Amino acid sequence: MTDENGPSTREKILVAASTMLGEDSTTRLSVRAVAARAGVSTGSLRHFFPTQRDLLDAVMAGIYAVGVADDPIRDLALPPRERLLACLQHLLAQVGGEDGGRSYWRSAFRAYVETEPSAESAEVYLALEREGLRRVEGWLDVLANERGDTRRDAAADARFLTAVVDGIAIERAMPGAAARQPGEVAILRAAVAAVMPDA
Amino acid sequence: MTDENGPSTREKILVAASTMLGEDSTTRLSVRAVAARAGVSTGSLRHFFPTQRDLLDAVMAGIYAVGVADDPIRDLALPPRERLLACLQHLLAQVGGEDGGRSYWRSAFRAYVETEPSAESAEVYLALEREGLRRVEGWLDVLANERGDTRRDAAADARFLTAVVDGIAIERAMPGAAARQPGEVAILRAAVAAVMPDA
DNA sequence: ACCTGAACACCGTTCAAGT
DNA sequence: ACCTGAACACCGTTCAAGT
Repeated sequence: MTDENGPSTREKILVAASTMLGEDSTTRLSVRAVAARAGVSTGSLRHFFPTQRDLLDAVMAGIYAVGVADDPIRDLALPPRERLLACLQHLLAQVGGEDGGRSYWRSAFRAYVETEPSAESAEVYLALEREGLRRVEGWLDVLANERGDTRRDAAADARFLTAVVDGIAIERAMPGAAARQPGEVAILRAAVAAVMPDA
Repeated sequence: MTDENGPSTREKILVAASTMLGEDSTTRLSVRAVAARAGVSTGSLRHFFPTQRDLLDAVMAGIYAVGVADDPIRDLALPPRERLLACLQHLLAQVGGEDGGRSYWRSAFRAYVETEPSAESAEVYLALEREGLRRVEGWLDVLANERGDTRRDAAADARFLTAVVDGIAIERAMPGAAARQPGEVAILRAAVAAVMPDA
């Protein structure tokens, strides 16, 4: 419909905010700074995002939407346990990346913990959680099908593995992460072994 | 020396800040609010705590110092696994208490993740981490000594269990915690079983 | 050394006013 | 409906001035 028009004001604001976060994940994204970067007035920003939380929620949703790469579950010529380990490391890399996941947790914390999250904001998190559990269950199913094995509770195992990954991820954001890093693999191996007791 | 004097200005400020946090863990502890509550000027507050982070660090250190209750590792007539489980739940209750640990993580996040922590602030965290690992190792040693058992790597097991507890704790602070709560015990049992494979 | 309070440059939100 | 910019009540920090 409105095809030859440039980006809408709403889009300009979101692009500006995301760009600023990309340039410096430490920025506080103030109304005036974002509005100036987007080339709109503060009032206009407030028209589309009535509160600062609404703006951050929208930015968060955009960030989470990208970057779910494909699984290393099938294409590896590794023993089953090693493949699950690789997948978990892959998952961990997304949530606790280069800067030790500090930028990830900064965003997540602001959106969900600092103040009571809005209903839709909570919905975003829960959707992401379901998606993550579904992926882990998928890995467990693949491995269970390869060996026609005794049926384990894949949902429970997925919750367990997710808790371990979350634990390592939040520890990465805390002081002394570098010193803990060498021990991470051992933790993941223990978790994998707990879920795959045989071979 | 200064025995009959009332609390020092520094102490008045810390008491005021802690009290305010106790009354409402959601408060932002602004300079003016704390200073007014303590009955001192903002300038005076700044004299003892040159930056807001310095104030929060001092308050945090005070909060963490309290409330490490005694272990349920010995006094229970329960099987070993159940006792370790009880201890982990005990640990979890400290870090993810009534409000799902939101107030705990709020404080921890502000102190360690939101901005680069100061050297002494990081030291506080690392000391607390060592203390926690030492406790978990202590539990494992107690249980290992009861049965004269094959020597496991207690340090590695403690790191593993701590990661699981941290994972559950941070998930408690996220949306949908109530729905996840019934599954927590299963996760802890899986972790306990991984560390105590026999009986 | 300890303490005061004004001043500065910010912040999020509200709102009358324009188109 | 969309947009503006001033105004309000905050915020953390700085600093000349007092004792």
